Amino acid sequence: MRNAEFDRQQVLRNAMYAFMGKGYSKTSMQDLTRATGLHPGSIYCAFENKRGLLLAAIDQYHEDRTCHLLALFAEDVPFKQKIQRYLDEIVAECLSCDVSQSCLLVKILTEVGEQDADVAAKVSAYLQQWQQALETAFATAIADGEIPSAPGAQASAQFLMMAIYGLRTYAHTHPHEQQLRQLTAMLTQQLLG
Amino acid sequence: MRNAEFDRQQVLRNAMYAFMGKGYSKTSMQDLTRATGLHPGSIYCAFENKRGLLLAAIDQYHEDRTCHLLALFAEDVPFKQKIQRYLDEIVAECLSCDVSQSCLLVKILTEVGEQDADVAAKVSAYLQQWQQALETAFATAIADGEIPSAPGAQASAQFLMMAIYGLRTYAHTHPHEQQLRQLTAMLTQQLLG
DNA sequence: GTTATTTTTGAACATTCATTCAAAAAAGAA
DNA sequence: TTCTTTTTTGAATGAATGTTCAAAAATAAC
Repeated sequence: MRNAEFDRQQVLRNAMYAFMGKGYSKTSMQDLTRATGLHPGSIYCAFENKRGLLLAAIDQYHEDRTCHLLALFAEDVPFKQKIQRYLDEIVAECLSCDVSQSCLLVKILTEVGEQDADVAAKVSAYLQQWQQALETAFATAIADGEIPSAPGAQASAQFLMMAIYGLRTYAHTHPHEQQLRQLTAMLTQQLLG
Repeated sequence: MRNAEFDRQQVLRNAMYAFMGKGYSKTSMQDLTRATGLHPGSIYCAFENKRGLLLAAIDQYHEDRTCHLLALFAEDVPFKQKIQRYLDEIVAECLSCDVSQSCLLVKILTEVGEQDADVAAKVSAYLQQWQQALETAFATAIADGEIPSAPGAQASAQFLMMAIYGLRTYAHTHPHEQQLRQLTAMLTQQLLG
């Protein structure tokens, strides 16, 4: 027997940054060997192929972001502040100059979603999971009287997801903090009363 | 002298459908020769290279969609109905099974925007042009008293563009008419009072 | 009708790609 | 240590890619 030398999480995080930067097709195996420090044979030994590395990177991305989201909403601050902070973080990401500008799940979904049903299903399920977490948060906020009952937890979570997708795309053409803040302000006004 | 045999608009529309379906990278020259009916040499003679064909297809797409948008907003119906119809069309596109599900400009912007500054600039300018048209329409609607003055023409146009981006992405994970209609209903309620 | 210019054709090109493979290295099991 | 199994290495492979090119065809101008 022999164990792998590399740190799997580290490798997956490097791979996901590579995929976020160039997308799946344009990220070559050469890019991936450079980003991960692994030779082609090691990648194929550990992840089967390039697509397998993508799938594993998606899993890691989802795990990392889910932890972050749950931690944020577990904090002991008013619900409105949680949403506000969440949107602030997204705006900051959109404005950052590194590759984290875009969400890996959405990037992959729009790029290869139509051609690879398995990838699309996995990514869709993960996004739906986040939407469900937001819906639960909205529901408890409504039950606690922190926000008005209209338009409801489900509708609010749906709309928030849609708006986040839109915000990230909008930032591609208008990477200006002022405009993005104006958009999130309109959004919070609608969802938080 | 000799004129080209093919119908340039027809070729560009076929090319843009090909690009919309698979994106830029995954659309091979073989796909393009099949879609356009042109041999490689003809494509290079007329458009210089694959990227040139993309740029020409983007121009054609923008021209087609701009004509459609202006015609819709030139109709003699209340402003609210124009917005409603516009969103209805987008929802219908999102639900259609052919490749027109996605907007070519947004698809290309998110795929190659970070790597090709010229393409990004062209696409961004075209999207901004559409946003400007919407803003003008909102402004006259406010001036005519058709909608309340808040939140203002510029903010409304920005938010609408963002929401359309988001709606198209959201449709990738939830291609269900009911949910999309719920989202557009929340949107029109906010923007049209 | 002849010439000049351009497009069309489709095979050929060089390059890049994801993938494979056999040998070498490493580590757990005996 | 010795054996066995797995990972690592990095060159090799074949397929697919975007692009080029020279000959052929076609049109416009004269």
